[in-house]
Amino acid sequence: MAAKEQFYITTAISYPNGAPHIGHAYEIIASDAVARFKRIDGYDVFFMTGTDEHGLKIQQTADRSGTTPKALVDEMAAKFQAMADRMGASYDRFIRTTDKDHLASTQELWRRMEERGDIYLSKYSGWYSVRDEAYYDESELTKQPDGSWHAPTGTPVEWIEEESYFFRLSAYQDRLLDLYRDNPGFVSPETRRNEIVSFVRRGLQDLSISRTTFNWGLPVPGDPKHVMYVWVDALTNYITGCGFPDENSDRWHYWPADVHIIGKDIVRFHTVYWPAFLMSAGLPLPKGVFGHGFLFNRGEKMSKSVGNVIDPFSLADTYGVDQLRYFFLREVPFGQDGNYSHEAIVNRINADLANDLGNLAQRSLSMIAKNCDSAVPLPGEFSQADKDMLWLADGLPAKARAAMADYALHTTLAEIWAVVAEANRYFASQEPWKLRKDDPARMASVLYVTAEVLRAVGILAQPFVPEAAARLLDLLGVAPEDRALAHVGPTHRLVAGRALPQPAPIFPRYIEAEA
RNA sequence: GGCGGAGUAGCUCAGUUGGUCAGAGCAGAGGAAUCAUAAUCCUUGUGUCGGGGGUUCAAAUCCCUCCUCCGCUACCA
Repeated sequence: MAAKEQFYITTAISYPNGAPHIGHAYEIIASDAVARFKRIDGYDVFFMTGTDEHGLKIQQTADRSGTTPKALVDEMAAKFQAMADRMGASYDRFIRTTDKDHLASTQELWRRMEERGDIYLSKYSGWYSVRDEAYYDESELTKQPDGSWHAPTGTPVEWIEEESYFFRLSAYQDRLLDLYRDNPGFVSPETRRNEIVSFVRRGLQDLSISRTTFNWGLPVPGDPKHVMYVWVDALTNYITGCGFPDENSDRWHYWPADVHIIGKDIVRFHTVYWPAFLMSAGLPLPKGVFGHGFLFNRGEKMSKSVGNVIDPFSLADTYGVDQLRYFFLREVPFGQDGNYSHEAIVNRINADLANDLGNLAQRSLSMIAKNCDSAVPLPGEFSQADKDMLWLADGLPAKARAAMADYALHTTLAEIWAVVAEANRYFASQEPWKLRKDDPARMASVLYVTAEVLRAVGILAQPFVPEAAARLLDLLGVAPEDRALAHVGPTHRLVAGRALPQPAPIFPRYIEAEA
């Protein structure tokens, strides 16, 4: 048997300078859905998420809190991991840039870029605020009455020059443009690709990649008074996870990644810096980078001052994890910005999950339980309506694969639920409750076909609503090893006569609490 | 300013290479049914397809122009 095709997917690693918010939850939920989809499509999947723990801001936050950076990130990373777990994320590794193996990996990447001649020592200059320990762009500054300049934070700035290592990013302009031209799928969605191409066409400056003004970071090989700055450290996590630089690692074969799922705000770093670093180090490039959009609370960006910050844990508690996952993935076209509101979430939960799918399962399975001896009914000759219905369900894997190839998660769900809607129409038009008296054999066929549709829907829904889909497949008596996309269709039909468990609701309606 | 994207029913949006393309879902209205989680099914839209001009036998779909909104325009991530 041939080795399984492999699929490596990552989220961005989160900067744990504050509690995980809905954006983090959204990214990991979407990535998890892709990872789970690939698994049930037979791929050997490696799915990684984690935290990016170095840098000035962490150090500052730790200082302010009277703790150490390490203690701070230990606490915060645990929260991010707990959030990933709460969202049902099936990650294979939760990586932290403070993990031991990440130091070796990052330093080796640095050495290789250095060997290539792409790293040189020079001076980084700019307007610096000693109090903020940060540089500001001239456009951000405001002139004071006394003629001095202040940062946006109100602190005074001075022009200083700092020794820094630079990466010769300017040398990679043409190779990057070739990359975008030859691999149109490297950056998606399309609109992000346009932006990046136009950005790189304008020309690239070399990149400052080390700092001496703080020390919470990974030391530069051979010059430990420098720490590696930001992106060299952070981006390298993707190869650290594959065992780099140990090419004999049992995970090295996963590299290059199939896709990095990231927010649209960091597309540039992943599609300009990262491929340039990898080219410099002589390593294969990831096959794709997908920049998703942001979620807004009733059209407003979430912010502490507006007071609309919503904690993902409490959302999961309120609505249920599957419900939350379904809402995010169905309501928002993946790649675009989207809105959420209590009303919209409740509407989706009740209309799509409870009414359309949950109730269809309940009404058909309870008829089977009452009238078919709690066993898979024995179908007779399929009518044209039966065949049409089954044909639609059997076609779902192909449609889903096509949509998922472009990470069109919302389209995939729309396809699945279109079959659910058709199944409700089929069920209503066949009127099995009447057949129960007039033609029990025909009723058995209708219930069988409906159960078969539910089996297909249950299998397809697993990546999106894993717990509820599992419950549905349990109710249909589908064995855990029979839940792959390949099992949808005529070759693995439900076996008539097999005993089924007592039906139970899979998606309760959301009832508003009394005010 | 430059580059790019978008403006289609109350809401969210589909509409490949121009010719049943004027649509879907939700919301609203009316009706049917009663197996089911008061769920389901059926019927129901006089929309200037942002404005104007042009090309064509034919344009939401191509060209020009104008209006509005949005994204990007480098070292906080």
